[in-house]
Amino acid sequence: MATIYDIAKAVGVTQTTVANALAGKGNVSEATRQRILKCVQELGYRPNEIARSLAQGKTFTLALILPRISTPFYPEMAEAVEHTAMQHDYQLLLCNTHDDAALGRRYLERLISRWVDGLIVMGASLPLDDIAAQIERGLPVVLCDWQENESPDGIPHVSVDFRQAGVLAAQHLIALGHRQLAVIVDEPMQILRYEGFGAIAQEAGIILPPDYVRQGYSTIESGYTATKTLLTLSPRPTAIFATTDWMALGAMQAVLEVGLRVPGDISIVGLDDIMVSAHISPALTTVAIPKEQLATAAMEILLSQIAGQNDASASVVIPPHLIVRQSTAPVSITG
Amino acid sequence: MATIYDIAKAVGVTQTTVANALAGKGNVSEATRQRILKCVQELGYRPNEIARSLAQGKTFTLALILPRISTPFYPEMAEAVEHTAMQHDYQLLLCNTHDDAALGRRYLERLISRWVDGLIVMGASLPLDDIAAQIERGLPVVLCDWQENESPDGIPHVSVDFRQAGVLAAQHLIALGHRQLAVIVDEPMQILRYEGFGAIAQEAGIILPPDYVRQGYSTIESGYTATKTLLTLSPRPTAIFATTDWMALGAMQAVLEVGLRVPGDISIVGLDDIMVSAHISPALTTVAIPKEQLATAAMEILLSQIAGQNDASASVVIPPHLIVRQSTAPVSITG
DNA sequence: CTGAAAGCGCTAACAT
DNA sequence: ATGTTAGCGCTTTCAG
Repeated sequence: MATIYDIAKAVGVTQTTVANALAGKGNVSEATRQRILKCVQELGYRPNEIARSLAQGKTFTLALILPRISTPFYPEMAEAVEHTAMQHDYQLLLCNTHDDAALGRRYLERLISRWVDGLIVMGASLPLDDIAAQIERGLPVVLCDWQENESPDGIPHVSVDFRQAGVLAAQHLIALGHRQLAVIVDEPMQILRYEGFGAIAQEAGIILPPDYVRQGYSTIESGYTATKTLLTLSPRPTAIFATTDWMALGAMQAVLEVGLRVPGDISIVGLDDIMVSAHISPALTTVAIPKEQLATAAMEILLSQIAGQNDASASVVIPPHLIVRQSTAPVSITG
Repeated sequence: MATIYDIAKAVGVTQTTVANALAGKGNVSEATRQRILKCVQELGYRPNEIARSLAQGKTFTLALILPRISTPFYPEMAEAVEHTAMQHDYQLLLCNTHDDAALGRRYLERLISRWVDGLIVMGASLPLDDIAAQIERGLPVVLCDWQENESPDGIPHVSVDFRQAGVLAAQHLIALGHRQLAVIVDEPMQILRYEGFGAIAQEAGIILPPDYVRQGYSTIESGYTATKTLLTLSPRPTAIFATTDWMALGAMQAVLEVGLRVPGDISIVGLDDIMVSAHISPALTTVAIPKEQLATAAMEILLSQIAGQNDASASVVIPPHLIVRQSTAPVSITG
């Protein structure tokens, strides 16, 4: 691999001149610049980013930390983040914590050793304390789509108004006449989604008994299992709000499997708007998270942090919106 | 950030001793080792991987290059690859080419500058020439789940026997009595899947007219669109083989949308076995790709390449297997 | 406009 | 068992 010194020697100048020529700064005569460029071509020279990183203390690498890349929603977010990162000439280190705090911490240590320029932490992939500790040390961090049960005070974050997401889901179902409501929620992480939903239900005079609020684990299987239980309840719920689309798909599977209809017998609302939701039958009504917006907002904040603008906590909250598809309908009269 | 020199000074020894103590090699007395370890704790010292990389010419970073992380199948593969990489203390750089050769090439240049230790290239995310050029330069590369239209002779790769995958799909449908077959395939990349399918059809005396073989683009929308066209054909196909599950989901949407039943009127077979396929209604019959196996095999080959074992082309081909679910059934008598 | 020299934080021979 | 000394390939003052 050719080094800057190699081409300096070949051209008959010093490293400094080559560096200046390539960086486009300093004063280099057009003549020598051309000779240098030509030589760079011929020797196939590529600057060594590692050396550059060491010299500059900057790696142009960002870490994308998320709970589980195989869970839909995250790959869609990852694509959006990667896209904007690329536009800013940053590379992304993929850190999949598998919902394991210990693994997440291990990743974090490595990332620090690697001198990544910043962290994008999604979901609940890392304990807040560990993150705060890194911020303390001066590492730029932005939380993206953060879990709702811990308040990231003082930590820059971009997120969705999850409480409002729950509100939208509830308003929609109640407007359709549903009063036997059920919820599947991955608590405590997604508590706000549930709170928003519950608040509107209460306003409408609807009680959500504990049995009708099931614990989910953000997997499709957990949505399925929770729903199987919900279906044994009497009176049977006429509508189910699952706090992620992925769980909602499991819920739908469970309902259809026992021979009930969606939305004929049971309406289902999800949250996220993952790609597949629009293409299943019946297509899933859901509260959409604007993923591109989240990603670009997160990147902007992170980059300004890196640039040294210490907007202590320049956070952004993006409103979600309801997308009505075929999985919800007015409550049936016979229901 | 504390350096190795800082703790050397603090403890009252030299860098070498500290390095030896931390690396566990060389001879360091237990006493000083303890003092060093203590000091490391206190100062919160973390070795600088960048400096280490520069000194060793090794970055412990691998690049995962894929066409589109948001397309299901890739995140599932990515998780498997990331998992095995982590086990071997490698970090993964996520490179999403968006099916854009120019972008892919740009990524490649950066990766070279970054001195990544190796490349895992999935799907058809990079021109074979560019890859070959890097191998020429000595960069370890392994193709994983490579496209089928170009033969990666001499390049290490792990893949699935895609021809056999097509065979399994055809055999299954034909055994169910289907003779009006249709295919949706992302050619030329996935040509083998189609060839395997076509060969079995031909053996059974079934002709696949050009109209019944539609071009897909690995998106759910393209599966949908292609199917809409297929449904206008006369005679109408009684079975559709989509060469990826993702396209199969689009096909299913199209069939159900016009009021036909799956599998009552039309059977559908996919390929990949992405997670969601087992949970939709009807659950998708598909030819499964063993993703964990692919990932671990790819990593093994890559690591042995990195270790210098130049098994010119130690490639692996893994057999796929059929998973019969609810989207296929015997051809209806009235059909 | 170009050159010399120091330094980023670590590894790795080679000495002592 | 510990110290000395060169690099790795680049950036970055400071001189000429």
